[in-house]
Amino acid sequence: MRKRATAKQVAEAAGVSKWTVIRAFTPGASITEESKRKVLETAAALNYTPNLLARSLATNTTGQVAVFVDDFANPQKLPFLESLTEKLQAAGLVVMLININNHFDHVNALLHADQRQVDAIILFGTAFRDETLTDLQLGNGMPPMFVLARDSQIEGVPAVVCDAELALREIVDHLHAKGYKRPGFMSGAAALSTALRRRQHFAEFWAEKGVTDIALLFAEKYSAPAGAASIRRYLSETAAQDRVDVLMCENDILAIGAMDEIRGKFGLRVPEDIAIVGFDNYELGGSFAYGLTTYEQPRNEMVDVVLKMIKGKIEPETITLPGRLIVRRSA
Amino acid sequence: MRKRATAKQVAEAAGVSKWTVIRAFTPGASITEESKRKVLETAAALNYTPNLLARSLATNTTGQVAVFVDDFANPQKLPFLESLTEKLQAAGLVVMLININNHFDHVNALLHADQRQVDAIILFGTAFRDETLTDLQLGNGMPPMFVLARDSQIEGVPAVVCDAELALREIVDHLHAKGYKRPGFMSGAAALSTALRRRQHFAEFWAEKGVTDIALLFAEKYSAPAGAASIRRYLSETAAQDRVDVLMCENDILAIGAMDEIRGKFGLRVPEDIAIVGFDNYELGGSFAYGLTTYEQPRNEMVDVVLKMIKGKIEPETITLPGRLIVRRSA
DNA sequence: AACTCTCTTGCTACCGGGTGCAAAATAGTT
DNA sequence: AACTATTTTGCACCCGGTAGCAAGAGAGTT
Repeated sequence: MRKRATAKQVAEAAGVSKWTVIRAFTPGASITEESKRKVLETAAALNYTPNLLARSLATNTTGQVAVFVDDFANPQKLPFLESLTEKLQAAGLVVMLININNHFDHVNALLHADQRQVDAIILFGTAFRDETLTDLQLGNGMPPMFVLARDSQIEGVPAVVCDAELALREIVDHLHAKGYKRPGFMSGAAALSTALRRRQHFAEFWAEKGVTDIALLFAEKYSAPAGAASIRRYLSETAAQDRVDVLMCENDILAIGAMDEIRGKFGLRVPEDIAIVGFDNYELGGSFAYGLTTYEQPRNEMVDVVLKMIKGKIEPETITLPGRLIVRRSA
Repeated sequence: MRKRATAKQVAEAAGVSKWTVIRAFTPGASITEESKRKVLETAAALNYTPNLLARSLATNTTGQVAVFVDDFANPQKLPFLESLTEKLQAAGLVVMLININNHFDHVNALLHADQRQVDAIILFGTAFRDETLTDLQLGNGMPPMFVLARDSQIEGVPAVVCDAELALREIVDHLHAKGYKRPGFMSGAAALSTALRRRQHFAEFWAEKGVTDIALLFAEKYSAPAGAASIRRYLSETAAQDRVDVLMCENDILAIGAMDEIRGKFGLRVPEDIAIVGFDNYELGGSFAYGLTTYEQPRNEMVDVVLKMIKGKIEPETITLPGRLIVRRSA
């Protein structure tokens, strides 16, 4: 194994005690300019730098935040991860990225993060089952947890989410104003509360406009092929005059898959034959090829809020933040 | 701060010494079935689980691997991160994701990772400057480093990359066989060695076919708008009869940006007017809207190799692995 | 010069485990 | 029963820091 210089070695070389060395590296500690300079010089010569592991053990805070992700297929994760790493790092925290896809047992992942003494756990997944958490006797020594970008029904586990009610209201208002009359909704994994909520609000606001008949489509997972398969099923089973004139997809990936299928395989036009709306404002949806109307989650603001909760600057409680409707050609 | 049970507490409760408790949690340690059972029972009752931080401090290995990423705009990163987290976790390692975009000083990030005693550092970025590393007196206590998915010229820092020579040979062979005669190449950030290499091989293999005149386009960064801007400049400056008939873009993002611009703004056809080739096989490039011919890096194999090097199962040395040409409609 | 008061410095104890050795307990042998 | 070999267990010390207190060193006052 590698060997680094320790405070003790620097102390001997500089002719002081190891505590003086440590004080030289502790901002605001009581130490003379003279000895501080001396210590820092010998430290630089010996290539010494404090061992954060030892510090963590002594202070009982690691500065590490575990971020759980289970769905790497959604490109939306990447800008979120960028924002998370950037903001957490700026606050002196570091991200431990934990993959909890099916190969990995969720409970074990949680216990593992706990064993590593992380300061907080961010559940940034869409398919994390609530029961997994309730099984774990939360509060009993587990680090504080936060759910990012999805709902949480769990007592003591606050969520930071985009305001689904506002989002769907804006979307439905827009579609209604555009004159669409036969809406449909494509879900990705209906069991999830976040997914359900979007669909419910969609139905609710259309009902306010007097439209109660909403076609429901289901994709097996959040992927373009799944979206394509779902719309393929729908189009082949539904006569042209009975089809929706606008389809809202639960996220952009589904929307893109659906759009490809509609135009490529069925030769229909978007938005003339079927208009499409997505969710998430995934970067490529804005390209010329798609021009997807979508809704953008307030990523940076959401991460800011989670960070403040972790840092204890605001009370941990579920918070919804307003996003932004992005109108393009597809609807 | 939270309180967890410690080995000492479990020892008292079970009526043994703390070392016996530790042995119960150490596979292969010398301990009777009887006392092991007794310890594990009381441990379960007290909700005890070993503190990995303390263990790391004592054993001088953390099981943490820092992964440096600087460009979150490239969706290609996500499947790589998935593969990395999955395979490293399966090997008992955990990923510390470190964002080294411009807000963050690279040297500091390295020192920080070092201070956290990570077992290895994976540079999974495209714009990491070699000088940053050479400045750091490598080997002098720094954790072993590996460069993933780009070249490394640094002594002692091996790279695991997709075989660029083979890739470009396959691509050029394919394009030549298809009858293209006036090739062009769009670079993203020409200063990088990986980027240069792709361009050089592209030129080299065309030269073997007797084509020495390669149009060179430059995009300011690896993004769709940058690719679009680059091709826009080229098309508006170049008369129709002088234009390339096939354009190879350094990665799929540039290719998609270029394709959008060619079709959307200039009304030209792909591949009839200009054929397009990308690199990386970014998922959406395969959609109906793009049908991008591209080249796929052997992600899983690359990660496997890095993992083996980290684990010391194979000698750390630069390794190139063959990828796979993916032919679609765009070329 | 004696005496405070304040700033530095060193020390003990501790964070929660791991290592290697010696003592204790058990098993095996004659 | 005495003795040896082997397994278990306990112990001192270590990993590299931090916390808080007490002793030491200066500076200021009378």
